[in-house]
Amino acid sequence: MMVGKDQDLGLSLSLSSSQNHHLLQLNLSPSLVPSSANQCYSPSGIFPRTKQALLSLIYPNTESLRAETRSFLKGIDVNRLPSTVDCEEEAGVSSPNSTISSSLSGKRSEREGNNNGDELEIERASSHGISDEEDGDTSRKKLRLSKDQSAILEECFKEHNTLNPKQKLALAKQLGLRPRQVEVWFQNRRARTKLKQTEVDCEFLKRCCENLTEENRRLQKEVQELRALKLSPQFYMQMNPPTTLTMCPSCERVGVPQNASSAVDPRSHHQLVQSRQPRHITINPWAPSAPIPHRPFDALHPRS
DNA sequence: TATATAGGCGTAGTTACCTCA
DNA sequence: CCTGAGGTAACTACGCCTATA
Repeated sequence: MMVGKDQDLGLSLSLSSSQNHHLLQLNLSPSLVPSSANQCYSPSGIFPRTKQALLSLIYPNTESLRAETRSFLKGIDVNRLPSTVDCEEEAGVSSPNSTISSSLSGKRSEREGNNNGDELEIERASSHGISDEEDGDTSRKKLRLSKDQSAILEECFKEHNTLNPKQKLALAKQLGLRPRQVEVWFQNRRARTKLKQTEVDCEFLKRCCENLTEENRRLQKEVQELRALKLSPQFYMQMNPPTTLTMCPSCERVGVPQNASSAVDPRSHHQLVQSRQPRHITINPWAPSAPIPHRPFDALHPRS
């Protein structure tokens, strides 16, 4: 199945091309709006075994990466968890319920409100990468993901914009983050992607509207010109008499006679159809025209 | 088999913190 | 140094789906 996977704005929005006029795919990132929360999971095992392996994919020039990372990490890397957390991850303590901190929120807090408060404190403290004594107050410190962490997360997001628990754990371990942090990052990333996609779509529709307005204006003008011509006597002088067409009663195809006196003989057209008389149709150029076939988004392609 | 419930995960919206001009 | 704007990690509330009793 071709799911228009949205990667960094992966616009599956096929804008006009001269070849596929009518093919407007305003793909609103279906992958972002899963019909079911559980349908987005992709096959596991997407991540390189080591961060270095993955980073080497992202940054073929590993030396430049290291330099970049070094320069960036000159400051304090608040995201580096205390070793205890790594141990915790190693031991898989968080795996049974990777959403310990998420249990703080929403419905889960109602349902799982019996969480151990101490655990939560530890969770909070470790998530901030600071010691307990520094985190006496309940205010949340804003942590910043390092550049390489973000790069890895981005890379994984390109692969799959949702993670199954296994992938989440693996990635968290790889990055030295808590699964909850990875989860939140993916949530926020999806939200950002969707927001940008919405902006792009909005811009696109705005252009559609402008083009349609322009097309409408042009057609109105054309109508006016034709009306003016109709009123002009000279126009009648130049006009041919109303065209006489003959419609074949069998296939209902309309034939234009070579000259006015000889309409198409339906018998020569369809030997078998002899009982029905051809219908003559007088074309009135000023009669309301047949409905114009709908050309969706034709106005998107302004005539050059 | 139908139903209630719990749990997991998703999104939308918001808050709080950090960075930078 | 102060400040406002923008970016983003984290949180809250709620809906949907699935497994299970």
